[in-house]
Amino acid sequence: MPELPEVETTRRGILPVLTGQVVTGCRVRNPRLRLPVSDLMESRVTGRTLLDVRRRAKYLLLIFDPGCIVVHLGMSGSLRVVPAELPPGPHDHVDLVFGASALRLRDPRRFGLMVWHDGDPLAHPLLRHLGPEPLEAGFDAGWLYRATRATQVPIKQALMDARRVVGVGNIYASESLFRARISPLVSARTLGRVRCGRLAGCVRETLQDAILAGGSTLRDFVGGDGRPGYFQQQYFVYGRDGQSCRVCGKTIVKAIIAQRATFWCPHCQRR
DNA sequence: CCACGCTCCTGCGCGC
DNA sequence: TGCGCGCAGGAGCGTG
Repeated sequence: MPELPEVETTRRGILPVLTGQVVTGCRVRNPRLRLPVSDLMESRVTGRTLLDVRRRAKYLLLIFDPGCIVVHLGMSGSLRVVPAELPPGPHDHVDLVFGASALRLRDPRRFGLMVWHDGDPLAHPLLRHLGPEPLEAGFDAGWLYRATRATQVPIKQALMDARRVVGVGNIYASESLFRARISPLVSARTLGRVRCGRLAGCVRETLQDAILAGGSTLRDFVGGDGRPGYFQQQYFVYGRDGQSCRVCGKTIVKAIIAQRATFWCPHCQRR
């Protein structure tokens, strides 16, 4: 599942290749995504010039003149630039055609979406109520401290709530808490400003490192430039229950928090 | 407002 | 070796 680093890597793959190109057509083979791809997509987008590729949370925003396409890759989606005539695979649901190239949306599980939106993408109902970006200045000790005063939930769950900060998925929630040496079980509101600041910094570092690594390895993720998989990122805790902590050697444990698999080192991470 | 559980879907890995 | 079950995951949405 693409987490934020994979989405950002996709953005960086697509941006230099397709910006300034004109859409010559749109092929929708299967509109049945999380939100249906509109019948009107082709007529809206054809003839328009792609001006920019932006990202908000895990949404990719294809900016036109005016209007935009909002894309979410869900858990199994990928966007690749391919030759327009390359035969589609079974889960290649949409092609946005730019002359001899196509931006191809593949999504086996169809949890993703691709919708046309007139006007400002940030005004779209899916984006309007999102919290701060983890890699931008608004996400800091003060914000995280204030955003966690009125909740009862464990910090791991709070980190994954897009009203507090966007783009922290299940893998990087566990990884960020390990770096911050905070137990995922801690009630969010018991964290003081100092630990909030440390955690905000560790979220930023964790995501930034993953972006630098080109996104963590996904079984079915391929970057926007079509180059296949990335090297396996070394996780500190995610998926490592029963194995020894890379820092202290003690055993990594797993528990389900808010229906999500959660991994941590009980020795390194304190309550 | 808040918290929780459900839901969409497919591929994979494990146990028998 | 084959089958089928359960899990994984993002995030919106309905309910209490």
